[in-house]
Amino acid sequence: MEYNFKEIEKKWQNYWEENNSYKTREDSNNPKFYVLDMFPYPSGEGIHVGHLKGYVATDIIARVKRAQGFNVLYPMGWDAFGLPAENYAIKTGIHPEITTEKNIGNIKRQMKMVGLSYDWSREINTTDPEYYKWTQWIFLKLFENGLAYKKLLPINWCPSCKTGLANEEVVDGKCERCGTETTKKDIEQWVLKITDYADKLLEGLDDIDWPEKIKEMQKNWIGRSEGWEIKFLVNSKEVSVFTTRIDTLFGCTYLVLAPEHPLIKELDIENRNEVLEYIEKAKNKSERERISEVKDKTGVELKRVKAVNPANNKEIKIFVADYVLSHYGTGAVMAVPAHDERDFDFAKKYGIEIIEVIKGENKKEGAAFIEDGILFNSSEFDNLNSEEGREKIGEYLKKQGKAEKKINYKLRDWVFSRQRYWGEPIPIVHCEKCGMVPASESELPIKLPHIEKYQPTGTGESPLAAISDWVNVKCPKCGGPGKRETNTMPQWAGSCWYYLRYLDNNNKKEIFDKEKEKKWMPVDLYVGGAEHAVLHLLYSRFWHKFLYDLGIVSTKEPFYKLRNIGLILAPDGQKMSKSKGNVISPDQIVNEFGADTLRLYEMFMGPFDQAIGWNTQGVKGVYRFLSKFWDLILECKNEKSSKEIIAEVHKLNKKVNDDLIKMKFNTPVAFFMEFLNFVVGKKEELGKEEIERVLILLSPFAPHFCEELWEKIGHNTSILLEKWPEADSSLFKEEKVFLVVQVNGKVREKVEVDVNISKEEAENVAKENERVKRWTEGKEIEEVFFVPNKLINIVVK
RNA sequence: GCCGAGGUGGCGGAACUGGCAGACGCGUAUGCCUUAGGAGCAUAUGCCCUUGUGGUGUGAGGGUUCAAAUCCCUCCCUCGGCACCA
Repeated sequence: MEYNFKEIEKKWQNYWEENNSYKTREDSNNPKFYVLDMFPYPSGEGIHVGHLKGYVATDIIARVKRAQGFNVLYPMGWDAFGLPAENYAIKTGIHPEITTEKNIGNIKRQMKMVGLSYDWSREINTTDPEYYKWTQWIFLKLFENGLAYKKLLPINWCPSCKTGLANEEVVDGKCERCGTETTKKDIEQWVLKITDYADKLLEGLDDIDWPEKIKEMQKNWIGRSEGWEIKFLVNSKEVSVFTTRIDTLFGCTYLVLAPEHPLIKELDIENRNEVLEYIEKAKNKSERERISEVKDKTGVELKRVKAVNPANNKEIKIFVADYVLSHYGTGAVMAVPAHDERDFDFAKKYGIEIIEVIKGENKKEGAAFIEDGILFNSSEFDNLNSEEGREKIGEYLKKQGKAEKKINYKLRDWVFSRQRYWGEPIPIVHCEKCGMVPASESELPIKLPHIEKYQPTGTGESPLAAISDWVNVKCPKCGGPGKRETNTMPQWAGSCWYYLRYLDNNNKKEIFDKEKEKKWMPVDLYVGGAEHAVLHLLYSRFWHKFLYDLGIVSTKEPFYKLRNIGLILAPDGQKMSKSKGNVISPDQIVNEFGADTLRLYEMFMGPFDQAIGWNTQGVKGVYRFLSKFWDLILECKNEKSSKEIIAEVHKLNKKVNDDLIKMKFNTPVAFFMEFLNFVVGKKEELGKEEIERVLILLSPFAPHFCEELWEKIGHNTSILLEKWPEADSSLFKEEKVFLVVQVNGKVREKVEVDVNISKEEAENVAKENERVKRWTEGKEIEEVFFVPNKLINIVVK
């Protein structure tokens, strides 16, 4: 009988659906396991084989865990707010709700087509008012707790998407979504105080099992640095600077202010016009220009004004230069050209004095010495090392009220409002009398109104601002005239907490039931792409920690173990993209080879977390394996297997189990292939018990295939009900082993010997071996090394 | 520049704690089968040569060791991330 995957796959997909085979049980007392995929954006193109790689892996884990007796939560949903649906609506006039629904239908079909075992009764959709009601609810909590505030500030603005962006969404000075160069724009924005959680976000990283790479990226993004804030006197006014190198203070020969520094306006500068001109020029530079000019530093001296170095009361020059960032530290720095590369470049260019105050071993001429070392030219602090110097100089200035210890972060607060339509409305009413009034909980959800014109205005207002009967409302507090907030939340809002709603997705009264949260959290395994390292993965940790502080969730971290999916590249080695026309669709592969082949191939390609190019020839190899295996099973008529086969099956069992624990999926597939080759090579049949064991082991990888064979060998219940097998290692204890015989470290022979043979015995066997003798004859044996059951190395002179 | 991951046949990749490098798959070659083959089956397949009881081989060079893809040092390259953060 031929392996007719089309028929089989349809049959079992229907069976699973009819029998609710993948529904999570809430009444079970078995230990829980929560395995989660990063939920997709329902794009019009559906999912490609790259997305599936992660889903298939989690599906395998979910299936194995179920068979091992865990109560598994394995849900799926839709991260459906965002620009593509809105842009599509602008082009076609079709409402995002409609396209979203259609796209969800298509992707859901694809997911079912490959046999993913999601519990669809827990499906969520971030654009569903019943869902975003709770997104808004969390926003209100943030607002109540002072973590959401509105502020006028220069933000990143994408002229193409016509919306403001968060720092995390600007990559290389370009909009993360569309690649357009971003500009700065002063708009009143909603901002979330993620900076309040900087330390908690850092500390939490120690407790979770995440790839080192992602942890590092988050650490760097948060960018904590300890140092001192020092006050410099500038004509009777004070300027604070932040430094991590207070030990170099005696080498500070000038001060630099960022172009935006407020003090500049207050000073009596001789060359005022020149300075203002420079500031104007700096302001007009785009993000990209600033980045590209890193090497060539520019600035203007503020003439007639001087600062005083608090360490030695020397007068020093002051400059304005755009290499100092206004948004970090105090927007002003003490420049120590001898010990800072940037200051060195600048000082060289403008002929400023360079005073060395630190000496060390790796010092090079014509460059700044930036390492720690021993202080000199630093009066009473001479001969201290840098670390001591920092402490002593810091304390010395602190006593005079001129310095204070300070911690700075690179992390900025999260710009949270977008001037677009297709997002969650921010549940705030602006009232002339009462100011910003939050919606009351009973008003939620504040529904997104249906509109005809989706076009962004570009003025910094959302298209919602034009819907007057939606905008104009009564103030919830005083009943007077109020206006709704018309900005919407960013794409990331809904995904910040979706993993919590799966726990209780139909709850109409609360965000979720507390008991359910306690039962299921944290997520035990979270799988998705690394591109979200400082976006979703940081934002959701922030919200989670906030909810933890409110006592709403019981764990400090949402995702205990995280693993990244390596990209699947196109056959040409490039990233798959619609514009390049190199996208491989799962529909195509399933149609030609079947879902089980596709699943197996995606796992077999290579290490899970590595980027690998697609190769349709390789798919055929996996298909051949399934076909041969199919034939083999159906040909077997014997009740019992030989001892050898039994041993091989248990070995396979052990290897598969060992590697699955390590999240290795490519090697188990190879083991199944090796096993098949072994059996075929032996020209022996498999007994029933061994067939069953192998089918159960293979079933998470190729579920339809195994269900069908399970039935064909005489079962009338699903293979899903079978318990996951553990290997019995006593069954594959070898009596004989091949011992590698080396002479001077080179393999010269392999001899079959009894297991656990002693060194002496092995030595005798080896020495008497004809082939070995040819290499040892007439030579003096110096030493013999013996690794039990593996190797013997005879060292001769 | 800094941080992270990596470099093994023609290709994707295996290799536990240092102990037979190249599992498994693709591709290729030869043969069989076939009206036919982009199907199936069998065999071979790291490289080199004088085809042997041979040499050599895991980015390059050095080191430790009886033994190194694996450990140490120096360097090169690729990918990903960050990037004037004082």
